[in-house]
This record gives sequence, C-alpha cells and structure tokens, in this order.
Amino acid sequence: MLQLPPPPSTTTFPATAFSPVRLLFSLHRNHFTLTRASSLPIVSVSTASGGSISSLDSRRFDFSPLIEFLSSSVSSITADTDSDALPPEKLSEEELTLAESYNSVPAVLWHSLIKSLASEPASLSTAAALIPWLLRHRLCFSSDLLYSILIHSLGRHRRLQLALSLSSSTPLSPLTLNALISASAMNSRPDIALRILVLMRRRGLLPDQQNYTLILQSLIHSPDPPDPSLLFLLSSDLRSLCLEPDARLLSDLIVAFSRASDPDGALAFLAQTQAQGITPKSSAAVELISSLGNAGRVDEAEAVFAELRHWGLQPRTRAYNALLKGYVKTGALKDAEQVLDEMEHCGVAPDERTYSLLIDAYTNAGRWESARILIKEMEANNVRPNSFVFSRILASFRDKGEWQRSFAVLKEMRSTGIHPDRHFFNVMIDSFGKHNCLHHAMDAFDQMRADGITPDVVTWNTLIDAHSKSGRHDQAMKLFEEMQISGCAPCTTTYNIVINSLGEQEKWEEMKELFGRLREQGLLPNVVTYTTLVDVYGKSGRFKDAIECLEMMKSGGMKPSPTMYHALVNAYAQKGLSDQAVHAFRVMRADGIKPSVLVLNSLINAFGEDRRDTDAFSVLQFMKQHDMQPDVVTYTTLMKALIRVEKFEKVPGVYEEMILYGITPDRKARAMLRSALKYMKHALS
DNA sequence: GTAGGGTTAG
Repeated sequence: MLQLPPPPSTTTFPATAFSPVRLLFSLHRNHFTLTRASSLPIVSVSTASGGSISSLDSRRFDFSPLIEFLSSSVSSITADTDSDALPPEKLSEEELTLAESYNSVPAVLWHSLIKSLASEPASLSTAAALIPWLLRHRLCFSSDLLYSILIHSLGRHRRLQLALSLSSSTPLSPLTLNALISASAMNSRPDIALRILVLMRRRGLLPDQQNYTLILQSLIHSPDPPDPSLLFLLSSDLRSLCLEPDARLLSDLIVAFSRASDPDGALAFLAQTQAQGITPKSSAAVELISSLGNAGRVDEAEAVFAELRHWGLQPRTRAYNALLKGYVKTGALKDAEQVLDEMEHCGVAPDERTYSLLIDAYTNAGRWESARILIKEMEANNVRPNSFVFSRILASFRDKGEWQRSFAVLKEMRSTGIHPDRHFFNVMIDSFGKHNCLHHAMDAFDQMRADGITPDVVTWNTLIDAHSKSGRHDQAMKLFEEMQISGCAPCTTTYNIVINSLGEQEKWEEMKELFGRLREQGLLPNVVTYTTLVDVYGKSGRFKDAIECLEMMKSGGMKPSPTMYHALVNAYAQKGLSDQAVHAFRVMRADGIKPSVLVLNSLINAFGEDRRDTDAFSVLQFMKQHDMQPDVVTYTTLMKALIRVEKFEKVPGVYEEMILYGITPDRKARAMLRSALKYMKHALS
C-alpha cells in the first residue's frame, strides 16, 4: 500500500512514530525526505507552515496501482519508444481509467514520487517510466523539469552512469544540463561536470552558480590534488562569465589552486577576494600558506600569515603548522624554532604535527639529538608521537646513507611505546634495500610478519626491486611468485620492476610476455613502463625497439616524460651516436618538454663520446644562457670529453671553473682531473 | 574554522 499519510496537525508528527513504516520528516517547508522500512517507496510531505500543499491536506493518494502498472509494463515502455508518441485515446481503457484517477494530484507530489522511486535501485526503472507516462496523460508538465528531478535524484544516490545514459534520450535543456553537472560533481567526477559546463557555455547557456561550487567541492574533496587543466578551464570560464564569485566560491578557488601546487593562481583569487571587500576563510589562507611553503616561497607565506592577523583572525595551530612547513622545506631551522617560540608566546598549543615537522627538520639537519629531545618534550606535553614521525626520521637517514641508524630508530620508537606500522617497515626495508643490505631487509620483512603485519604491494615491490638492483634477479623472480601465492596482487609498479629486471638480463622474450601479462591482469602500462622499456632496449643498443615503445606510448595518448627522453638520449650517448642523440633531443623539445640539466649532461656525453668536444662545450653555453645551473656531472663529463680528444691541458681549467661556480667536486670529478694530469705528465716525459 | 603529513618502479 503506497499512500500519503494523513496530514499531521502539529509539526511533530506523533502518529508516524507508531506507523508500521518509519517516516522521517524534514523540518523545511515543501521539502521531502523519506526513509523506508517497507518494500514500497513512501512519499511523505511536510506541511509545517501550510503553503501550496496545505490544500491537499484532506486528500490521500494511493500510488500503488500506478506503480504496479508501470513496473509491469516497464519493459514495453522502455523498449518501445513509439509508445511515448501514442495519443491517450489509443491506450487501453484500463490505463485511461488509471490516469483519470490521478487527475487531481498536484505537480509537487509527482516530483517527490519520482525522487522516492529513484532513490531505490528496485524502483529506478519505474521512476524512469513514470515520466513519459505523466507526459502522455498530461498529468504533469515540463518534461525537462521532471527529467532534471530524476537526474538529481540519481546523482544523489550514486547512480551517475544511469543519469548520464538517461541524458542521451532526454532533450538537453538548461535544467537537465544543470542537473547532470550537479550529479557528476556529487559523484566525484568534476571532469565530466566541467565537460557539460563547457557544452552549456558553448550554447550560450548559463550554468547555475551553485554548480561551480559543487564542481570545486568535488575537486577539493578528491584524495588526489585537483587537475590543473580542470582548474584552468573552470577559472577562465568564471572570468568570462563576468560575475562576482561569492565568498565561498572564492575561498574554494584559493584552496583548489593551492592544492594543485599553483600558489600564483591562488594568490590571484586572494587578490580578487580582497578587491571585493571579502575576508577569505582562514582555511583557505592556511592552504595557501602551505602551498607557498611547499614551493619554497616562505616570504610570501609569511606575508599571507601576517594578513591573517590583519583580517582580525587569530592564527591557530594549523596556520602555524603551515608556516612551519615552509621553513622546514627550505631548511630554515632558526625560523622553524622561532615559530614554536611564537606559538608559546601567543598561547597556541603545538600539536603532533607541529612537533613532527620540527623533528623532521632536525633530522634533516643531522641533529638527531635535538630530535630526540623534542620527542621527549612531546611526551611531556602529552602529545603522543606516532609511527609517522619515526618513518620520517628513518627516511631521512636512508637518504643520508645512514641506514645503520634504522636499528636505533626502531629501539627509540619501541621505548616510547609506539608500534611500528606497515609504513614504517616499508621504509625500513627500502632503506636496507637501497644500501645493499638484503639480509637486514629480509630480517625486517620477517619481523614485520612476526608482528602480525601483512606485507602489502609496496612491501613486495620494495623487496623485489632491492633484489633486482643488487643483481639477484632469480631471487627477485622468486619473490614475485611468492607475492602472488600469498594473495597479494601485483600492480603496474610491480610489473615495471620485474620488466626492468628482465630487461637488464636481456631476457627479451620473457620481458615481452610479462608486458602482455600486465594487460591481461586488467592493469595499464604507464609512462614508467614505457620509459623502462626504452631504457633497457636503448642500453643494449636496440634502438629500433626503443623508438617503437616510445611511439606505442604516444599512440596510447600518453605524454612522454622528460625521463623518457633522457633514457633515449642517454642510450645514444653511451654508444657515441651523437647525431641520433641530438635528433632525440629535438623531438623532445618538439614535444614541448623543457630540457633538464640531466638530459643536457647526456647530450654532452654524446658529443664527448663522438669526439665532438666543441659541440659538448656549446651545450654548456646553452645551459648558462638558459639560466640552468650546471652540476658536478656536467663538468666531469666535459673533462671526459677533453680527455677523449687528448686535450689534457684544458682539463684543469674546466675543473677550476667548476669550483668557481661553487660546485663541490666529487670522487669521480677528482679522478677525472687526476687522470688528465697523469696523461699530461706522460706526454711531457 | 575540525582539516593537513609518511612508503615502491623509469
């Protein structure tokens, strides 16, 4: 039995509490909310303060015959599109009588019936069938309004695909398009929402302002940072709209650009906010400070932080943390320490993140003792350190090559009563692996499992790569098998690691087979996959195969990365094929990739190996002209080029220039100079 | 104005 409940006499609906079906009423006028406990959808109406619905108060409508009729004829209605066009007189007597009985149902009730039917998977098709039926019998008008209600409801119930497929059979009016935009945004597909928005604008239609907010919210709430191209599209569209965004929209824009690592975009909207006389939300300012800090732009981060006070807002822990992050990032330890002092001065309590950031800074600066003291201070202030801090410390030691300290970190951690988590173990295994201590890596792996932590795909990948990198390819393959037996599904990264391993062994057939298996598993090769292939083929002189992989990637719609071209240029360089290297370099630039010091170093190597020392030095000129800082590899490679053409006497000058530029020579650079001097002496004697 | 951080592959 499907019916509207009798109108309640008060706004508290005491009768419904005892009803066999539980109804929830919204407090808003003309707002329909419902939950159902029976198998049939219930339509309920809140009539808190009268209004258009109050005239219905004495009526009850039973929709169950209609729903029964629609659900039994759903297939014929949807399959036979002509039925929509049938005039009512050609329909059965039974249907006409049925339609007749709903003559006096007001539009709002039809709307809520559509909503409630669309909220349940079982009655979705009935909802879709109801609309043409209503139109056919002229019981309710404005087809696009009805469809937009249905689309909205589908969007709200995570049925975006259905909403989109519905749009193909619906006239795309501003109403339905707006509904589709909102449904896409609510289902975390800002990309689709934006596509529809662009479509609307091309037709000269104005999207609802609310939709911009929805799209932005969807971009902001996604776990990944917002796609810069989507943000660009959205903001240029907003500009062309010539409308003043409201405070919320502006703050969301600042947050979105900050999260997309585009502080300039965020700053532009901050300026606009202030120009409109609006104070931005402090959460937006915090995101901006954090983004500026990440980019190493601490001065500007400080300025925004100062603005916060200027707006009359008292910075809280989060704002301080954002500022602190910038100082830690740029290694400004003194400033970082001052933040903590100022927090204390202003009575703002540091939290776990505040301490973590500072501990991170101390560890990066090699001040392990200071970090330890801070951990103690943290405990004293009842802020519990967690596995995160220790993972960071561990990673810092790993990057410094101080893998031996892993044991001390683990000990310290355990003494603080913190259990290492999976993340911590993964970093630890990686640290041992990167420094060729496979026994320790395996011990950590065993320890992890003994602690009841199941290795994840990162754990296995790290282990497999560690073995492969130290030349134990067979062991790497064994672990790859073991991983799968344990029930851990390999990901694209796993395949990339194993493909690299096989490529280094020049096991081309097995490598191709694995590349095929990657796709069979429903995984997709990524830029790293293709770069790995280019790299291993290139290094063994199989340039034709390498180019083929590059083309395969491009035809797959993937943008080649700088690393990809670097692999190719490097491969040609090592074989002394300088013309080919130059060609690859040109293709790279044609693809819109800015040359990096890395790829230019390879180009220098290509010329050097091909005895074209003058060309090698012109690359150095190119670097200087384009404001790129040559590094120790640049100069070492140049010295090597000179030695190759036996211009030993020029080598010391290059070495001196390097030192003049403030570059510290490493072991290889010194060795290069020594061998030049040795040859010179030999030539003189 | 109640949310922000860590790990693997070229």
